[in-house]
Amino acid sequence: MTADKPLRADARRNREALIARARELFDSGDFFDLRFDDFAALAGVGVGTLYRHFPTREALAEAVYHHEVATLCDRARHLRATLPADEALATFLRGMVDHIDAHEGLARTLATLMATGSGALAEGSRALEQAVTDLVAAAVAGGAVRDDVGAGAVMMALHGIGAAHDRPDWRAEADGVITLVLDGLRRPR
Amino acid sequence: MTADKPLRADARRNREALIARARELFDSGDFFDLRFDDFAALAGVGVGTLYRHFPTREALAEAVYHHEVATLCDRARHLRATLPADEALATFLRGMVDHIDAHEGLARTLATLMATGSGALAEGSRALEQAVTDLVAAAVAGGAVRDDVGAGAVMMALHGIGAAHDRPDWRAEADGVITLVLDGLRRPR
DNA sequence: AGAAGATATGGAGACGATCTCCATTTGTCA
DNA sequence: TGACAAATGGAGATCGTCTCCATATCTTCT
Repeated sequence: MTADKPLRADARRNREALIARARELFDSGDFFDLRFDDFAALAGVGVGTLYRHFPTREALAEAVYHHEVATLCDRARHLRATLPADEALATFLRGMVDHIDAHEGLARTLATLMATGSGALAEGSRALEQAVTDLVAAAVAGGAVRDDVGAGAVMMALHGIGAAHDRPDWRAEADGVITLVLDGLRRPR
Repeated sequence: MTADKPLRADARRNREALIARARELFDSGDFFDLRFDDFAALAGVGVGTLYRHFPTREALAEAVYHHEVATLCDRARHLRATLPADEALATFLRGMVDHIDAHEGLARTLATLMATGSGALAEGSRALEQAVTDLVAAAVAGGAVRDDVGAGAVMMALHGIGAAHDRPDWRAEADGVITLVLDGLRRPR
């Protein structure tokens, strides 16, 4: 998919500086508050260079998002390998709340990006969704979880949690959503 | 809160024309695709007039959002008066999905607005949230619903549904979320 | 090492959208 | 109807985005 052309040494260096800076802004939630020109200066490159590497804000965001998703997917895989299916799912979802809580800025940035409909995040999101889908599928196979509600619904709920990070009582409400989802998923007997 | 100064006749007329146009764009989802200047022309007023009435895009959005929310709140009140508490809640939430489905553009617009963190919608949102809170409280009082998860969690889930309107399998997933929330809310015995 | 060719750079300036300002028009009230 | 206040509109200032290309930097070949 990514037909990497061999990149010149200085080019790679700049590209990486750009991503590193972007990651910081992503985390601090200032990703959208900074003029794109200034961002280039901040990373120590000219505007032209910035635009060549990342034609749009979204393209830049995508690059940062990638790492993030990879981490989360690893966690999902690890849980799936070490816990019973239903516990793995529960632990992962609870952990997501912790994660979002710990990276408020990042969550805000992502939510904005998604709502903007950029679509550039689609690939990264797909990976994350796949991880959740696997988790749910395993739990369904284990018999602890109903099979008439897909993983997509869980993703939506997660999205709602991430998008509402500015609510005064966020943490409690986020935990509440997870509780509802988890209890709702329990196979009705 | 709104200390309405008596508005001159032509001013009121323009203001209303502006809101009417905005509502159309809101519904068609083009609210963000149109240059603000052009929007003024479209509504048949000068840019200056537009800016005087609504200093920002968000201010304009707020005005439109108000009507929308009022409708939904009425529905909630009506359901609460005519159905048992738990059915009222269920019907309202299911109805929200229908409503969002029927007004895709509006949902997209709102989601974008919220994610952007404009905050201008806070007041309108509060009204909607109050309606949901009342619905949940009544259901809790009726004993059909657990009391350890607040209405805020339901709002988050709703938000997730609205924000993800571009998912290919949206309708089914949205219904899934509502199912999870409703089943999750049922008082565990 | 040094020259030729390929690749990448930076930032001036074109462009396009937002918003301000005030001379003019329109409504209101006595 | 005259006088005053309120509202208007659009020309142009302002500011962020993005393009373009003369210059600088890497790489490769001899």
